[in-house]
Amino acid sequence: MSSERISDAELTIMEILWERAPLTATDVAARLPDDRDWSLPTVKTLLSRLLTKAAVEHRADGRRFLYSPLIDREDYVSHESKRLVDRLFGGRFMPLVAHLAEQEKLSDADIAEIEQLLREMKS
Amino acid sequence: MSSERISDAELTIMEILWERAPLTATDVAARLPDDRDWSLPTVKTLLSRLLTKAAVEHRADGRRFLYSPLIDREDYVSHESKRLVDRLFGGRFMPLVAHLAEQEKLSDADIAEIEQLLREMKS
DNA sequence: TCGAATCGACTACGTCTGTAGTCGAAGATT
DNA sequence: AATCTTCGACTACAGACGTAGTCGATTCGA
Repeated sequence: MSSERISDAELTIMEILWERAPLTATDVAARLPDDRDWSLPTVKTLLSRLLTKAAVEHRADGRRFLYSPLIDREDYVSHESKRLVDRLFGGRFMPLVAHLAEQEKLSDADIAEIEQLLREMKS
Repeated sequence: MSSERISDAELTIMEILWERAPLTATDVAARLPDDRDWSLPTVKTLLSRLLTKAAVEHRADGRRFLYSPLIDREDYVSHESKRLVDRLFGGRFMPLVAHLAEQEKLSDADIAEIEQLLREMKS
């Protein structure tokens, strides 16, 4: 349920842990994407903030910690998607699709895929 | 182009100005949604921050200012949608739509509406 | 065994955000 | 003219965020 917001920088850490866990702080630092070249202290700060937010947990392994995500990526993605839809589209799904349609961000293949999805949902 | 981020509280102000502009600070305060019952100073602070972010402009009207949005709601919505999609869906829109479709309980009417929209897009 | 590397804890600090107060100037009221 | 009201400008301040440094303890390598 932990509804503390996860910041951009913290999300970078979560993505690493979602891809592979458990990891030590040093491991996490080693897996940072190229455009996020943070110092080890920075990574540790972010991990400890995620700990207090109950987004990750750690388990002692000798004298260091192994970190694992506590929240599910799916849940987080749902939450953030819903937040966007609420903030910008009055909570309705349709206007988002309409918006994407107007922006022509959907290829014909995308459209076909959505149609397929909708067909499945109807039954 | 002004790519300064607009915060949640600032967005509340923008929504009011998008609905109707130009407005004075007092007018804006009067139109706050019920769940955002801010003092007038708060509204003025937010307006002045939006000014420095070049998200709104003001024009003197006697001794007060009339505020108007400088950025388009459509542009903002696109920008934020893209941001979410980049952050969470690897830049692809389709997974977002699919995800929301799965989460939402779409009524048959909703589905029909979307299908209609998609049909129009294809041609 | 003794120094070097490493670990987590704690501290730091500038910026942004949410929220609001104070104040001097200008206009309105009596 | 004296006072009340209203306006924008400036100031405040706590919490979140991005980013990093210091330090005492531990362990590893020589």
